[in-house]
Amino acid sequence: MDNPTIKEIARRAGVSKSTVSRIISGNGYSSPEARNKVLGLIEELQYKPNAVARAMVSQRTHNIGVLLYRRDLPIASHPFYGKIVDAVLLEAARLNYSIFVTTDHDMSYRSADFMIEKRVDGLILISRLQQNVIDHITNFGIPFVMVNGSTDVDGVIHIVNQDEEGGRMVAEHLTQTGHKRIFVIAGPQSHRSHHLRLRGFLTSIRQSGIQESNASIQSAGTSTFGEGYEIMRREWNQFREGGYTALFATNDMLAMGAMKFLLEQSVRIPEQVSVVGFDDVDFAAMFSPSLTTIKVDAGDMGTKSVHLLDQLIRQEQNVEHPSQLVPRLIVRQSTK
Amino acid sequence: MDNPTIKEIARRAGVSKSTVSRIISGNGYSSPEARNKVLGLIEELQYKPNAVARAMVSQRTHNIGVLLYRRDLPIASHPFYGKIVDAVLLEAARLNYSIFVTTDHDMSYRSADFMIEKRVDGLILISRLQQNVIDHITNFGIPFVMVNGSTDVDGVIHIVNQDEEGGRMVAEHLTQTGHKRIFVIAGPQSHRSHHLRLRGFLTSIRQSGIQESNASIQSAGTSTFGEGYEIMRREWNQFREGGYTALFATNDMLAMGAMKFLLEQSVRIPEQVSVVGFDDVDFAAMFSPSLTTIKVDAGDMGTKSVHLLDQLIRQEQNVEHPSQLVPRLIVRQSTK
DNA sequence: CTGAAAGCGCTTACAG
DNA sequence: CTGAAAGCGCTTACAG
Repeated sequence: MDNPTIKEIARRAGVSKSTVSRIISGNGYSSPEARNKVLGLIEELQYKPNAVARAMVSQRTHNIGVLLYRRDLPIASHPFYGKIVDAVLLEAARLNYSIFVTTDHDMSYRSADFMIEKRVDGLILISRLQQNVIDHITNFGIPFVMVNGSTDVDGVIHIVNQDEEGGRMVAEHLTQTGHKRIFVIAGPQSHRSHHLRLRGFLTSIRQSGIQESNASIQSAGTSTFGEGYEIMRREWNQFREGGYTALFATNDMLAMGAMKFLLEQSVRIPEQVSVVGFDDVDFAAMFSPSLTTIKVDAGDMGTKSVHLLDQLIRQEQNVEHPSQLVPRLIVRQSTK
Repeated sequence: MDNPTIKEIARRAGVSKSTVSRIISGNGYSSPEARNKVLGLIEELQYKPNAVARAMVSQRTHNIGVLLYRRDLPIASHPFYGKIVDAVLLEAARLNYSIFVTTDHDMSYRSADFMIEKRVDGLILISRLQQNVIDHITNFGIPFVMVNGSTDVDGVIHIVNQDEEGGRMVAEHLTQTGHKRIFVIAGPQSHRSHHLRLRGFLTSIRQSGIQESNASIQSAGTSTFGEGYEIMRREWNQFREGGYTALFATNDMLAMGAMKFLLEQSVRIPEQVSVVGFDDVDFAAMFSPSLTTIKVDAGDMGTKSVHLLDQLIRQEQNVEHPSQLVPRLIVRQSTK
């Protein structure tokens, strides 16, 4: 019933625990006879080494904690962050780490402390989180990388997208296709990415010689589908009477929410209104009409974060901060 | 830099490790003076108990492994399974467990063994998996529950939805709204849920006196959006010429894929064709038109699985197998 | 090539 | 109320 231990194997093989340990790890010498007997026993008794005991002596758990700060569900299944998590899971398995996924809506120390107590080898922090949590973690000297968040602290390994550049690409796409009056739904400006996307967009619009007054900017309190829908519903009269021919939302979910309301008003997309989002969540390609957007490579973010964290854990020298990920315009059915 | 240990606390407080341990755990007696000094030191030195060492002696890690068998991405971010994972994460935190999320496309022993070596207290197995993996896990006497999979093994705690009943509800909804010729996209029949949904649907259709020949059944090789789209594209002529007024797919993603193709052919939904899916993934309510579907309470599945597993882990007597979850018809814009 | 010993950081009887 | 000792399951020098 209970898993056999190294001690049981040793007893049955008539050797010492040390010998069994050496044979299992492949470190140090062992005679062929001892090896055969031990290996046979391991097979027969289905011996599984106890990773807890190993962690105890090696001071390494080979576990990584993923901390995802979100106020509400979905979390792991979030259309954007979920893709990061998936990539983290895959890359971690490849590098022989196990992943603790933890969520927290308090942005408190609680879950960070929990991971510290579990003695994870390192931490991946996803989404925005407060400075004091970063300080707290730094304080314990545990390696971590930050993904798609924002921080001013020097030396923090920090994987982000070139959001400002992406905003510029949206503006160019829309102005080049002849749009002059553009309606904008801007996600929470306290978020680094929403802020930069809007800024890049506006800068570029201005450079194209379009008056600021030709862009109506609506502030979204959250960055959800429901919020996009609501804003469009609320601003429907202004939108219709303003002669807007294009809509840009700083993420896909806001864009699709707004789009759904427009479709319900029988607005034809893209014939009457062009719509552009940001992120390229899976859903963007599925929506009808499919959504033109800026692709942020969430998978790459996840993969890189594990890779970098692994280097930090192994204390490699000169781990290079990755340059920011390059966004890409994906033109689909929602613009023309 | 390094985390202080109980030994360090003891040394500074001038007491023994035993005393410190007692004070921390609250088990056993301790003098107020000792308590004050120790607690002060813990605060001052930011002592965090080492969960690895604790697990070593208590033989309990307070970790749970979630095994998700999926051939392809998305995994954690899967529209349906992701919701289960989210609920698991939440409920686990509430019961003070940490969650290892693991994925595997091999359906091999590999990841199961990995979790066994990590000495998780229990396992949550999501989606279909092979009998031999179940046997393997059972063999180690580690508690587990299965979610939305299928097994014939007695005594396996097994959380599923009343899929056959759901299939019936779809048939009733469509026949009651006057549909006679129904096009069906049936997901992989090796999957318990797809199989039962189709069976329930067909049984009910027959009872309504509709000839089997009035239902065209297309087998889908996978259960994805892309597959739904492709099938509809391939069968477009048959669909159009067959005079079908309704479409039922055994899950939402297939339904929405098919729906997207129909919309691209300017088919008006629901005026010309009614569409029904199954699952109620978040996306179903967002699609335009929003999708009528059968709600499978993924959140409830996740919550229940943790709750049950916790009872197994704590070796509670007469843990009751939950009855199957009750599905619910949600009528949206895609049917009339 | 092998075994005895010490130790990783805790907890838990046990004796005082 | 407190401390010494043993032990959880391993690994790692060290001596032989």
